[in-house]
Amino acid sequence: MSQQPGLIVICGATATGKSALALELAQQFNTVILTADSRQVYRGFDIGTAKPTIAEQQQVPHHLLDLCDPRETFTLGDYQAQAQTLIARYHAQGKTPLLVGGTGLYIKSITRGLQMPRVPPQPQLRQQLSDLGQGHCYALLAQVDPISTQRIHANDAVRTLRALEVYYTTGQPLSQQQGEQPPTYPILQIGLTWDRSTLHHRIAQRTQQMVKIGFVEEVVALGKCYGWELPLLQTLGYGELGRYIRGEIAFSEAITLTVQHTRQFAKRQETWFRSVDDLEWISLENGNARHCIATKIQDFLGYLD
RNA sequence: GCCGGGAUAGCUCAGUUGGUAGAGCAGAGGACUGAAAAUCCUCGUGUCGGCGGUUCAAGUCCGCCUCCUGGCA
Repeated sequence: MSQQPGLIVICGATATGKSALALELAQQFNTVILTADSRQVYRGFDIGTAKPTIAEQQQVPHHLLDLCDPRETFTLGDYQAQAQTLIARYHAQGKTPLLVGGTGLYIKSITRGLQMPRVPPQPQLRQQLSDLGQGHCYALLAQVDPISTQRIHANDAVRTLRALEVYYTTGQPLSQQQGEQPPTYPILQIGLTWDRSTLHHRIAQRTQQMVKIGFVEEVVALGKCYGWELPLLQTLGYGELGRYIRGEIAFSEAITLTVQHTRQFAKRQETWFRSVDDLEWISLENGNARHCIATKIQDFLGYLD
């Protein structure tokens, strides 16, 4: 199709309609979809993560779905490695893949070529550090990696623990092992958006739809299979429905909470994507948005020739 | 009908011996490098139900009224 392949990113908040649009675009431009979703990588988490169906996956090749057992932890580093491998493979075929999803960090790890120390999470070390208390941990970090301390808020336990974990396993400060090595291929990044009120409506609708096609049954099965202590079962929607299934809250409350938490999540995603440079926003409130996007891609691919 | 308990931020409620109000949640904005659908930060003037009274000063005490809510009948 083009001499120099690139990457087309389709991102935006949850429930904007990224997947459906990407499916059409992939068919129109004869390419493939690489998803960028931190929950769709887990097997068995299908309906609640709005994972593309088998039928949809048969229409267009999808990658980076169902990579991991729910009892294991799939990390940013895992994602980056696999995604980069796939991109290279398709580039070798002359294809420009679609990178589609709502996990901003995962997308950034590709588009900016984030470099990070190769230190996998170590639960026992984290537990030990965590037992010291956040105040103590932050003070420790200030001693060994003051630059990270400037970037991490004193109350942010997750990042404090990570920075300490990296320091104690490598002997080097995390801040000295981070960097960016952006890819040399061209990237077109498109952000999809709706007015806030429309998005809220779509979230409510989609939540109802998920229940209709078996979300509750999916959560029941996962709870039975893995036990309710599984951290992943705290995921948006899964956690709320789990509480309903165990009789802790009413069904209507589980739905209300799920919708509310999904809205909050969507807001965080929008905040993230708003700060991305070179991202072209397309409002789907606009009737010919689809045509507009197709034209942008056309131009981008033409530019690649 | 009688005896209690309430009425304070969009919601749930705190308000110490009277000195013109504050938390959580919701909402808005922001941050974000191997847990990211996670984690964290910032932002709170509201006839303190109404009308009178006591007082230098009342959400806080007194009286009446309105509306909820328990119990007894």
